Parts: sequence; C-alpha cells; structure tokens
Amino acid sequence: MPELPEVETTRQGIAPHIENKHITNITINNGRLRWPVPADLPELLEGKPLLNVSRRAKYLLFEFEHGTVIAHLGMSGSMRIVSAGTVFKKHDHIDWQFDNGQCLRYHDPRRFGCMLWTPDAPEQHTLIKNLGPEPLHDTFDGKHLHQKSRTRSIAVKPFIMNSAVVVGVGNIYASEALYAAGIRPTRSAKCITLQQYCVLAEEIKRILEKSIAQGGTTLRDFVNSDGQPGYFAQKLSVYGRKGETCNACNSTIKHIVQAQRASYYCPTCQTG
DNA sequence: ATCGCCTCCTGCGCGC
DNA sequence: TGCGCGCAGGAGGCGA
Repeated sequence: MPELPEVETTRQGIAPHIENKHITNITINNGRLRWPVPADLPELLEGKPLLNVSRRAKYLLFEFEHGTVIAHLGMSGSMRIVSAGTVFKKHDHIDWQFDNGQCLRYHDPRRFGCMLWTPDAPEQHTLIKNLGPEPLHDTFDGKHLHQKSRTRSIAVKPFIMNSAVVVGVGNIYASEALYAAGIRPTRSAKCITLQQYCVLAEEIKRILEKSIAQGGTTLRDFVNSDGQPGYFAQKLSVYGRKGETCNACNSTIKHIVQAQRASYYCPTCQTG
C-alpha cells in the first residue's frame, strides 16, 4: 500500500487522535516484523505522553520526551485508529492504547515493516541519517538531481528511487513522474540534462502533492471504516497500464523490469 | 563509491 | 473447485 502520499495520509489521519494523549497500554500481538519489535516497548511507553507524530521519508516518527519510535509500513503495512477493545484480526501486530479510549493499531500481512525505538535524536539513527532530501522540500530540485547524477551510470528510474538521492519516490510515482517529464526510464542518470531534471523534479513534486491531496479526501473514512485509502481511485497515466493506450498519443504502453521492479512508459511520449 | 542481485513474507489473480 | 505459479506499492544488505 504505502507510497509517500499514503504514509503522509496515515500521519495526518492518526495524529489528531493520539497527539498529547498518554499511552495506557501496549499490546504486542506479534512482534515479528522486519526486525523484532523491542520487547520492552510497553515498559518504555506506558504512562508516557505521545508528544508528536512526524514523518521523514516513509518513516513515521512518534516522539516521546525520552526517545522516538521509528515505524515503517513496508509494502503492506497500515495504521488505523480503532476503539479500545476491538478484537484483533489476522495480521494485526501491535496496539497502542491511549487514555482517551482510542487505540493505534499496526497491521502488516507481509511483515516488511518495522517498529523500532531509539533514545537518541531520530535524525542520527542509521535508517535515517543517510537519507536524501524530502521531495516536497525546497532543497529538492532539478539542480540537486543533476548534481547527484553526474557519476551515475544507473538508469534514471532506479536512480530517483534511491533514498540517498531523494526520498519518497516509490515504484508507482517513479514511472508516473518520468512519463510526465517525457523521460525514458532506461536512460542513464548521468545523461539527463539539467533542464530535464528541472522538469522531472517539478513533476515529482506535482504528482506527490496531488496524490497527498487526494489521500486527504479519504481521511474521514480512514478512521472509522475498513482503512482503505483512496489508492485505487487515483488516476494513473502509465503504471499498471501495460498494453493499454497512452492518453496523450494512443501509443501502446510498454512494460519492462528494472532492478526487479516493474516499469511502465510510453515509447512515443518518453524519448527524452 | 557504485551497481546488480537477493532477501524478508503473505495474499491475490491468473491460467490450466 | 483446486492447484501452482508469478507478481505485488519497500528497502537493507551483500559481494563484486
């Protein structure tokens, strides 16, 4: 499920229910995630107020006065607010119960996600410290991509998906942004011009912002229904459209595999 | 430093 | 209806 817009939608959906509330109880139903959930998480957090929920890349950061929980949703993870006492279903891993009767529930069938604790500043954590800029921040632009790519022979699509280059560009939006910028995903990163990277950076920002705004429209449902965000309602130009026709030129959308990930592009519109 | 490949895991849709 | 197969929105870690 989660690309950056889904993670941000999750953050916006859960934060108002749990920020500045005290944790009364933590239940680790199944702590086997990508890395084991620390067994002492209950004693670390019970009785403590959750100060803030923030986000860095696709990591959700739950800030307490004595440290931070770093959580990732992996490929299939989700977090929702449920009422205290809601029975666990399959793949519900962890509950944080708060003193207002709300409960933050972590669900992850494939268990590629994580929930870790650090007593230090989260930006110093090994998972965080080498990350590139946030795509929606002013420090990310075409100049940045151009400068980072000069020695890189790798194809531009896996290049922009590398979190050391820029965070939050997942497999779907990498294909979508390259389509919008008219750039072939197989083109070597160092061969893309500054001008092309400026267009690409702007398209990455535009697509992520639009997607976050759409996620926001499902925010109300997010809390009380089955937790399905508006992912599938989004209009995608190329992703998953192998064999279908390009909206702009009627050419047939191509599907290839790059770095073990599916890529989609229009052979006519993406010649840059 | 850079790159390609492998891995973790479950669920689903497809073809037979 | 059942089964086997391939594929899935992430990303750390490895060897070369």
